[in-house]
Amino acid sequence: MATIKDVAELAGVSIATVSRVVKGNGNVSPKTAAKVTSAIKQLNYHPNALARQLKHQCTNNIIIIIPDISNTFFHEILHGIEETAERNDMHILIADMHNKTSIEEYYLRALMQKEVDGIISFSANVAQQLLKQAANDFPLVIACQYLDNIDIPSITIDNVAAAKEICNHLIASGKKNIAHLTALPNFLLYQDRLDGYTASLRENGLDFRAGLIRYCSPNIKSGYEQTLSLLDSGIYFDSIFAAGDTMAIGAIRALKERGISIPDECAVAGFDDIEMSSLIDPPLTTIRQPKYQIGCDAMNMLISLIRGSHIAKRNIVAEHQLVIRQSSCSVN
Amino acid sequence: MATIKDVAELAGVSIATVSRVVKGNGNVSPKTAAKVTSAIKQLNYHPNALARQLKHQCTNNIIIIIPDISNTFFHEILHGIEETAERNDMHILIADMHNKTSIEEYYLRALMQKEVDGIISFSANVAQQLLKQAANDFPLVIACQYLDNIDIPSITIDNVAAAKEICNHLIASGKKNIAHLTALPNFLLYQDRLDGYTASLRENGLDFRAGLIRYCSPNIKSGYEQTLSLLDSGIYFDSIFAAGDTMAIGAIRALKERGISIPDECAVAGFDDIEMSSLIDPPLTTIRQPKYQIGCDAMNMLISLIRGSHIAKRNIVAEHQLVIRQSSCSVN
DNA sequence: TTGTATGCGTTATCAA
DNA sequence: TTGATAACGCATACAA
Repeated sequence: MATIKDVAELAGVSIATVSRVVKGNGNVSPKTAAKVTSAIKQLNYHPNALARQLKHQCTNNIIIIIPDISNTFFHEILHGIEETAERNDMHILIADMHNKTSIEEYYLRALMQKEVDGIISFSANVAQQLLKQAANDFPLVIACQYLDNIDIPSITIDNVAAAKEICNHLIASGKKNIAHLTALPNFLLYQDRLDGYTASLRENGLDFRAGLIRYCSPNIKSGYEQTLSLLDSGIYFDSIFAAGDTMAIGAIRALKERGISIPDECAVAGFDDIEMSSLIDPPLTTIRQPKYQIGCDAMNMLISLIRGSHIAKRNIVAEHQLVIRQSSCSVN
Repeated sequence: MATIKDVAELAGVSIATVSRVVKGNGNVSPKTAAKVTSAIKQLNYHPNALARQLKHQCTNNIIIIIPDISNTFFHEILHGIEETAERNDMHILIADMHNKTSIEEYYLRALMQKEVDGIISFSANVAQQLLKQAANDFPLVIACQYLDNIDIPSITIDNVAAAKEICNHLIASGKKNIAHLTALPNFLLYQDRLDGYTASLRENGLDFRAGLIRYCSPNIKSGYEQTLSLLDSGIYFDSIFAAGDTMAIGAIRALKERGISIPDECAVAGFDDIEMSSLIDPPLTTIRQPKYQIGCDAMNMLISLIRGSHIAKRNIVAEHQLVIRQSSCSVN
């Protein structure tokens, strides 16, 4: 690999001059510029990005940590992030955890080692100590996820309120036995949705029954399996609130397979409003998150942190919306 | 930000010693090691990755360029890549082009500037000159995509043969008027699938009719729209071969909406076997690519390139498989 | 307009 | 076991 020194030698100039030509804006006479350019071509020279970044103390790269890239929930958010990044000359790289926390930890460390300028994480499943430490000294935004009692810049919807709202809707439709599919309780967001569920039951004078709660992995397959297991358990339920659309879609599949009519015998509600939810049969009632906007806001927040500008709100709460479709209402 | 120098100063040792304790394996007396460790804690020191990488001339990071991350076709491939990378202590970062070639170009440049150790690209939609130049001097693998007359390490299935096979299947099922949904012809892979389609017609003594070819973007929406437009055109067809499952799923939606029975009035076949294809109604006949294996092979190839080891085959052709489901056969 | 020289934060070689 | 010092490849302040 040719370096700036080789180019300088071949062109018969100093490395400073080469540097100026490469940058473009420098004051260089056309004649020497030509010599240098020719040498660059001849040697097939490419400036070393690491050296340049070390000098500049910034990379213009930012990393997005995604729990699972195959969850379509993140795709629209990514678009918001990408477009905002592009407007600010930052480059987005996605780190797919496929649900391994070791990966989150690795990139948090990369951030602290200045390998990238900032991180937006959609996970928060790593030692809180590490997260706090990273957020304290480096540009880090937690999105659609958060932690209690730690002041880290974040953006999320109000999961408790949203879950309560969708359960209230099921109850208003005449359902009194709502099963709940949720995921790993170490994510606070699932805890919140569970809290919204219990709050709704309580406010409507219904009893909480532990037998109606099932823990899944947040994907179609697991939602399907847990619903079957619920059906086999013999516990009666007339509706399912899944804490994620993927789980809800799995539930619908299981119900259809068993010949249970939706929503009459069993209504289904999800959470997130992923693309597939409006396409399946029956279309899924769910909570819509303003995904694109969340992406934009998260990225703008991160850019402010990187630039050291003042941040108006360190913890943004985005607006959600109840989307009612046929999986919960036959007349719609 | 504290540097190694600050730590050395505070601990009262040289930077060499600090470097040794940070690395861990060095020969350092327990006493000084303790002093250094304490200084590191006190200053909250993190070694600078860029400096280290500049020194080592490698980053252990590799970038995967994906045309569109919301295309589920790539997710299983990514798993293969990720797991192979992990076994080799490499770290995967995904660059989502969302179909903008400028992004592909940017990261190809990053590769040439040694910002990353290697790239696997699922696109090849940038100036061929640039691609050739990058592949010539740097570790680069093109996957599920390729270019004519350029010797770049690659892995792909035989798209012509696969397309021919699936069209033969439609014809064998009694269909004689196959419409074809394809995408941007600047991707050679769509050209290949079109070639397979025409070859199949020819070999079965059927005429090629330009009116039956429709160009889409490779997604559900566009497949849906082009199918509607085809239906409105009045041209008769009894089956659709889409060059991608997403387009095929859009086609199914359009047909169902118009009350056309699948497969009797119109059969549908896709390409890729994405997850959704087995879940929709009716399940989609398609070509399965060995996605996970492609990911593993691509990554192994890249690692060989990075390590400078010999590569047995520079152009791997992976095995495909025809998957027949109800969208093309009512009795199945 | 051009060149010299220093520093960015490491690692590693060589002496001590 | 430790320290001084030379790279790694580039950018830039300053001098010429």
